[in-house]
Amino acid sequence: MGKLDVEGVLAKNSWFASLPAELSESILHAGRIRHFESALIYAADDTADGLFALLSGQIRLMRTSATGQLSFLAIASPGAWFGLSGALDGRPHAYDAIAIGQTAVFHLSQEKLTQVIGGDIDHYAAFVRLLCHHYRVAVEYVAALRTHPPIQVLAHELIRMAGRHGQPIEDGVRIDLRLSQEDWAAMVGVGRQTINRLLKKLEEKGIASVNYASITIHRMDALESLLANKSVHGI
Amino acid sequence: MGKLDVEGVLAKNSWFASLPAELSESILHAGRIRHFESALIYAADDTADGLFALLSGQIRLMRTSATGQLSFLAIASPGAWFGLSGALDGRPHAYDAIAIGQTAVFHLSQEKLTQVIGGDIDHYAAFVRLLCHHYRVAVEYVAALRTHPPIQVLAHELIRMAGRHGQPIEDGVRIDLRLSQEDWAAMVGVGRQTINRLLKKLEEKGIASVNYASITIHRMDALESLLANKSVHGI
DNA sequence: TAACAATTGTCGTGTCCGCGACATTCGAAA
DNA sequence: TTTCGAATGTCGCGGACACGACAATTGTTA
Repeated sequence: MGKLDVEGVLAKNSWFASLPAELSESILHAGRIRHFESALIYAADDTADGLFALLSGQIRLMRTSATGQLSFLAIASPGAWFGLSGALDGRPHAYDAIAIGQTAVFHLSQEKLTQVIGGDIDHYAAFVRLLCHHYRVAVEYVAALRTHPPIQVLAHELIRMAGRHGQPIEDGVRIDLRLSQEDWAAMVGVGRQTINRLLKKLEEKGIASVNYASITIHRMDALESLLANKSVHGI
Repeated sequence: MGKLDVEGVLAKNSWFASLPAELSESILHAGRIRHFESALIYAADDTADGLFALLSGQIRLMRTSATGQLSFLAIASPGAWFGLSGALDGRPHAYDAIAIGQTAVFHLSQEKLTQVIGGDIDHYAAFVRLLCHHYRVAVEYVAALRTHPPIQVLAHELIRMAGRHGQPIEDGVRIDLRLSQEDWAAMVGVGRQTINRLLKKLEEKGIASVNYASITIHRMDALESLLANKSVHGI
């Protein structure tokens, strides 16, 4: 395993990249790298100890409902921060964080976070800006899930995924996470077979092609026009 | 219209009630009361100017999608704060806030908010705690919407509503906002006729009774057991 | 009180989704 | 390479929902 370019990975996150150098450097020095392999990083009920950023690998952010149903909130991609709300108010996390396969995360413990902020309200505000961003994303999701049919939610997820960890190749953008169709189903909130059918539809239209846990999007514009489509249901 | 007991209304909010007296009083002095009548208080795209709390009346927090579809995020009840994320990071709001009928709101402008915080990181942290709470609620919604069938989402909303502005009466808790079934439909994310049918089901089971824009819940426990029901679909 | 507008109740049709079942294909490990 | 478990492709059935339509009811306003 090659050495991790921590700073390089974190800089892919626009929030981190926008921090004043002084702050981002003190964060870099205060945090430490931890490795997980297919393990629970924290549970939704745990009291938070600091916040995390994903360096490499994959992390599922999900909730387990009382009835045992799982619901994905997001798949974290390298550079993404998580565990923020708990770190800022000292209450339990809002979701579980589960490492898939071998992952490396950057961990800023509660103690170090306090040190980094150092009583400086501007430093603190920087973290609050990130929380505000997460909040807006969550609100956006609520609205989208309530009003959009599954195909549009799927299109939305594909666009997000392509933007975050898609590799541009000759005939489109490739999303090669190790996500099974069951995973996609949990993300969109439908059954597995439905995802299968929706992906087939996208293939038939030449918008995307699916190849075992990797999806290549050929026509991003078509996906976006799917979102803007006035027809509430259908296709 | 009787004089508003601003402090009394705000104290109904557990966050506000938990503030140190010094802070809550300075908030009370810094904010001013504004009245709206069936008007837009702010749009999702507006840059925020401070934050708000509802004193009396009703406010819909909603998003308008690109295709013109409306999606409720919540119905604010007296004592509830909104517009927080914009106030904390100076970016556009996450949603529209629309007054329904005659409403009175408590407005803490950006300038006054800054004064109230006064560079004190503990004061600032108090507002962040509220944002964290809102974030958790939003995350909860995302998870619920993805995995729960409409009847459970409806039950969830009814429970929330009953807790926030239900009036206990002899045979249950009465929710008497001026919400049409179309409104409930937007909240749950289904069509109007479906809400009608679901409410009928609840009536048949003696769990609730519906009477033109007012809903009385007779058996709150039955609603809650609906949420815990393992059967993913059905009744 | 009368007239009107808005809300609610109830059809019916078509479509989509959940879910069980099973064959097929892929990928990892021996 | 062989073998086996996991993931995927595909049916079919039943149920739930969207949507249009229209009657019945309630609130509101003149």
